[in-house]
Amino acid sequence: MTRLRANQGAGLTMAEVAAQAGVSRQAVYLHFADRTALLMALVHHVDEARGLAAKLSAIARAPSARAAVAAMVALQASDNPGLWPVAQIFDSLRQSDASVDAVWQNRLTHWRDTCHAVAERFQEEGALAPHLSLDPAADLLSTLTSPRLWEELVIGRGWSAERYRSHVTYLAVGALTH
Amino acid sequence: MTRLRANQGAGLTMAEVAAQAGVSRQAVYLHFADRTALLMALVHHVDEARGLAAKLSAIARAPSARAAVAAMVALQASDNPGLWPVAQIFDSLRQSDASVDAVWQNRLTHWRDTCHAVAERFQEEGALAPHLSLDPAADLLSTLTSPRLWEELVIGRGWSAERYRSHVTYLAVGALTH
DNA sequence: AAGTTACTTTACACTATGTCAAGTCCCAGT
DNA sequence: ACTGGGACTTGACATAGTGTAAAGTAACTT
Repeated sequence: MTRLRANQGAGLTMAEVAAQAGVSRQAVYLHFADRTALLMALVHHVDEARGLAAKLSAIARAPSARAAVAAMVALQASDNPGLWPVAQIFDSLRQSDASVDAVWQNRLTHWRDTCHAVAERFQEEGALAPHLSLDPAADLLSTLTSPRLWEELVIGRGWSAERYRSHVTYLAVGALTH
Repeated sequence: MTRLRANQGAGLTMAEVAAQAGVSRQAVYLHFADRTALLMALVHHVDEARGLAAKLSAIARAPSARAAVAAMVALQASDNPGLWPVAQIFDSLRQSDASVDAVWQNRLTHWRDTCHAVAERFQEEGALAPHLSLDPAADLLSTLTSPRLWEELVIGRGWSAERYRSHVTYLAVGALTH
């Protein structure tokens, strides 16, 4: 199978995908049951290509809770520029396609679990803000480190990766510790 | 013209809109040039119906910067449940329709201006965090009070309006002052 | 009575998704 | 060398949604 390239993210049609892959429109349906299956395969592929699993385990092995947050934000800052076009398509398809939504939710859940583990480390270090319990802390952390917040600041407001990294790290650490 | 009702937000088709309005599909095109125009009118209508302008001026008249932030977060908490279905449609159409995007950007800009004014009040009160200048502060505030962040916590994580209100107010004030 | 307005029904063109069927090309196994 | 299967092709078709066009109707206005 020929390698796929993500287009600008807007109107990704099956015909376009086929053309980009240098193949007939029908050939695409020989590999993927439908558009949804294609998108799911794309996300899976992108994750593998970026070694997401390794990066997540690096977060788990960070020397401190603060360092873990810094690593999480840094991961967003480095990966989102390439991931964002795909995420765009997903986020819009999610509403009309239950299986896309399922994949999306699965990814979110995974990220939230990582956040929960980090919140636990704050608690173990006695640094968790007194007004926060674990679940709300994990929710806040996952929201502050979400691709959407990255998008709003970097794409929407033109922040540099470095400005995003430093401000959001500071913000997230502050949110969990004060 | 018969009153429109927003549907579940997913596949809002012109035929559905017409049916809900008790009118033929073609009649819709007598009032709105196309789907985009209909959506833009819908947003405008919803804004008016909710008295958005009045609420924004109330934020401007808040007794302190902190109170203004509290009012902004409270506005999100109270209005978003009704606004969200419309926002959903907009957010997904934005990618494929430049004029929807224009309306969307316009709204964002307006909100950002409000945030900028609040950031200035923090500065006047001498409460703005030393590492923040006005623009980044306004960007952070607008991001933390965005419908998306509300959605992630309230819709995505099941937070109550009250939990959202108190945590996010605390978070936003903290982000701007420490 | 005549015209305007707000619709109606019917029909069409266009685009995208997904299905179906028949045929081509090439490569591997026997 | 023959045969079968895999990967692809072209072409046709059904379906759903958007948007345009045309002709007709019913009610309200002047």
